[in-house]
Amino acid sequence: MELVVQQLRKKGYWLTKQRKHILDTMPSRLLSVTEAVAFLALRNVTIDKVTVYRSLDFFVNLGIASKTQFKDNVSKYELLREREHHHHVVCDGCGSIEDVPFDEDSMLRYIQKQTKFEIKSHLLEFFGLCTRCQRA
Amino acid sequence: MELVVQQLRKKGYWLTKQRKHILDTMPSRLLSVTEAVAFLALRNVTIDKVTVYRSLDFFVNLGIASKTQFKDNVSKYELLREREHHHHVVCDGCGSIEDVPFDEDSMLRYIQKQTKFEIKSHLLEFFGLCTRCQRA
DNA sequence: TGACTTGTTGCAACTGAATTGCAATAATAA
DNA sequence: TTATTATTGCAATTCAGTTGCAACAAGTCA
Repeated sequence: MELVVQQLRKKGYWLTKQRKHILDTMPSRLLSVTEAVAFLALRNVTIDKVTVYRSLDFFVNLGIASKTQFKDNVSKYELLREREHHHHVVCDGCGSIEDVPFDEDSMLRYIQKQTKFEIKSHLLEFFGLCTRCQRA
Repeated sequence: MELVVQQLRKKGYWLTKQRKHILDTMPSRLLSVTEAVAFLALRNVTIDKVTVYRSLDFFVNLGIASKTQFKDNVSKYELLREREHHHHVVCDGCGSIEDVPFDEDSMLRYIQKQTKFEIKSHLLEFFGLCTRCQRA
């Protein structure tokens, strides 16, 4: 938290009550903005959805949150905290989501060499059936 | 085309004028539905956007088109024709999109083993700067 | 402490992608 | 040609995400 505050101040930004609440209250898992607003509301933290959008995008820019697209065209955000970059498997059956650590360095090097693009980011998500839904 | 018709008939579906127009007219590159409607309109093919949505989703189910999400939460469709499964690099600067052939078998095997999920599909797109935008 | 600057919030209104209901239409089989 | 039914197109709707702007509040400096 201290580090985050330092990062903010250095760039002339503020650690507002709302941003602090989001950092303190949001869980370390993927949440759409709508879900995040509801999650916070259940814990008596009322923050306008616009502010949640702006705060999370702000955190993404600081590098302390990630934003990912899924098949339903809804962005999901995730506070990274001490966790490292990772991807997800989404169950088409029940919607459950699990983390997948995946070493993508060699893949990125390959793509960079193939395309001559300077790769800045990527989208990598998997969809299928979890063990339970495979049996069902 | 013949094969497509056979596939359709076998399942009780029809090759309508609209579906035929889309197959005949749409280019082999990623297009949002809005773009597709405009593209067709320029070629004097007027098809309602709802029908374009339904037709393209229909083609995806038949396996002759693909549907991909990008950072703007807009789905883009692509007729596969004789081309094989592939991914894309999107330039954050100018928006240009290039294909990237990438052998993902080993990656999928790894993910499948790690997660015990039965992987059905995946989302893999790259973002960065194309050679021209790197200089700009 | 109090005034000042300016980044931030919240509300309302808006945009635009995607979906739904339904009556009219058209592709196919008999 | 007729009957069947998949499909189309329109209007209305839903919902994620954005924008404009006045009010507010975090931080700064005297």
